Amino acid sequence: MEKILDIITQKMRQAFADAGYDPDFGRVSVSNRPDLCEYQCNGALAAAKTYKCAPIQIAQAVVQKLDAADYSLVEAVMPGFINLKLSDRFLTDYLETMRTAPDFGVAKIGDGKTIVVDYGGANVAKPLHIGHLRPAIIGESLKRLYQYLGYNAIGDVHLGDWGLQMGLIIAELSQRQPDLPYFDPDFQGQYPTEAPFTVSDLEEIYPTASSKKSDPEFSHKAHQATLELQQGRRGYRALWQHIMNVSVADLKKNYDNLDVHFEKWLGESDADPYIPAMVEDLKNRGIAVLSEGAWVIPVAMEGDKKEMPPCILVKSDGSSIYATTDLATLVQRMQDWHPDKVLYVTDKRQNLHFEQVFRAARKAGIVPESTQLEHVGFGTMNGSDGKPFKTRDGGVLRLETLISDMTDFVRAKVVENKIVEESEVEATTAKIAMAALKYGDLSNQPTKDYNFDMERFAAFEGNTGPYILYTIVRVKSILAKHGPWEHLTIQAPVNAAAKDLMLAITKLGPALESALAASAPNLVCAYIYELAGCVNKFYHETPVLKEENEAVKAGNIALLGLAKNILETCIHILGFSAPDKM
RNA sequence: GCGCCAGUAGCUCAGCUGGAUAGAGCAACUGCCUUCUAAGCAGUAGGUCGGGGGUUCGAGUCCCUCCUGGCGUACCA
Repeated sequence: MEKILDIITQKMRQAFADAGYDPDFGRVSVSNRPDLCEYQCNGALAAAKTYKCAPIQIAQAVVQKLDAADYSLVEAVMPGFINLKLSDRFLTDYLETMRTAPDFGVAKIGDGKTIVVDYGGANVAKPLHIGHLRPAIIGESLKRLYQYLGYNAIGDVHLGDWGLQMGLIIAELSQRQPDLPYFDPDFQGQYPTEAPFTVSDLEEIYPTASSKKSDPEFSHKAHQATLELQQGRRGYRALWQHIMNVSVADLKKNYDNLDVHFEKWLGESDADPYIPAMVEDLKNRGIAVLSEGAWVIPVAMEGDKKEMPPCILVKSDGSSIYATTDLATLVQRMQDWHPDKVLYVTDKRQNLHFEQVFRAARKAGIVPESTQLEHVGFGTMNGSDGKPFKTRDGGVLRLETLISDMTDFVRAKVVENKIVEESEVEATTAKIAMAALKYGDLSNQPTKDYNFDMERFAAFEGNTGPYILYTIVRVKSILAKHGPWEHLTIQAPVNAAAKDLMLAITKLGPALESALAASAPNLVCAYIYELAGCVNKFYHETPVLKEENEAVKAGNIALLGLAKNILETCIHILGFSAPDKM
């Protein structure tokens, strides 16, 4: 359905035109002075310059042309603002339409479009750590947002399963257990079906290997192993498969715990088959050129303000690099899914990399102009000291640890509160902890660095996930006491708090659309925080169940029901859910 | 060096294409639970919007410049 702002703007434009002014001045915005009005138009101020007369005269002339039936207030005030308040009738009708329409009448702007969301950033053989929190939850919520707005959204975890990290592990294993058949180039038999390591082994092996990168001999060995793996050395492939099996099962479990789910579990290795033909083609067409021993795609363009290094396609040692797999992955995605957009959710430090890859993809014709490429570069999550997050002993904090710390913290409060049965403590705790963690992250602008502060996130006051959940729970409680309510219709607002709540509800569509346009889930958070505030105020000021006038009571119940449904829809987009009690 | 991002209340942050009195939360202080969950609501106090110029009727927002911090700057991802 049409957004309120669009409806009033259309009428305002007409009024400007009827008064003899350019309709483009008739842009209406949500008021920044809620004490004075609900919507405002500042067009008369801008028009004054063009028409060389006092803005108030223009405003007054325009106000004359507006249909007073739509508003409870229409006025021109000095120096030339046009202030509007919606009539109860208009608002009530609008809300009733929202209530009865599928998905609250939010426009499905993505109908018929496909988007690939590349997020997660998990690496095989490495446990998820605190640095994987943001890509997982930002990516998941963006994907859900796109889905809600009608897109066919494909989330792809794009595992790091093909780079130097694999070579490092193979090199480390070959030193630890050189007698394994995987390292015997002459071995012809069947490799064991059991992996020679467990997840926990891998979690120790990789960091050890990684720390030895500065040792030239080891480093060379790792690079060599990477190359041979990519070239198909049989033993290394078999070993690689073991690493994959052990690791992916563990990753899935961990992402499930976060309520993060990928449609596709493809990885860099899946792009590998596309590499030879792609590279050959780019060389033949002269897109890729030889430079300093490597095949590169020059991507510098006229007018670049900064130095733009070429996109490296084949390293001088003959192996591929992340740009290669990213390009090959685009080949695969275009071929298999024909997306209208590909969205990458990674650390913002990879900005330049994606700029290079995007340019190379365009230049090579891998991705047509009709397919958008976007990189959402998010900021770093730092410790409360503002420095990159470390454990007390200087190590990397595992995601599991973070989640269990948060869970313990929340459980204590749930137990103390004694509202839920003992049997429900764990389930309720899990929901609240997830809300605290995800809302705490998502309410920040993705691009900014922020400080992770357990105390603040898990605090149950203020702008937090638990506050949102609590709001929903209070409403659920009323609705449960009332009985069936889904059939009840919206009535005119009974007080100022009710009207504010109604106005907040109408802003759902605009909020979701701007969140999508800016790739900013924090806008969804900001919206529900405002909405929850309105619900709580209304709740506080309006005795709903005690209301004696049945029609009024039904209207209030319907209003609360609608608000609750919208809140639940929004937190689902953010990736968490509300308990029945807390 | 060059480039990108940031600097707003004691702390953590909003502030949408320039518009009326710069907003929240936390922390501090004050009210409101015999009334649908007080994890709530209402209120008080707290700001030379990093500094300095400029454009404009009007600048936290646009332009210039300087300061501070973070990050990036071809064979790691």
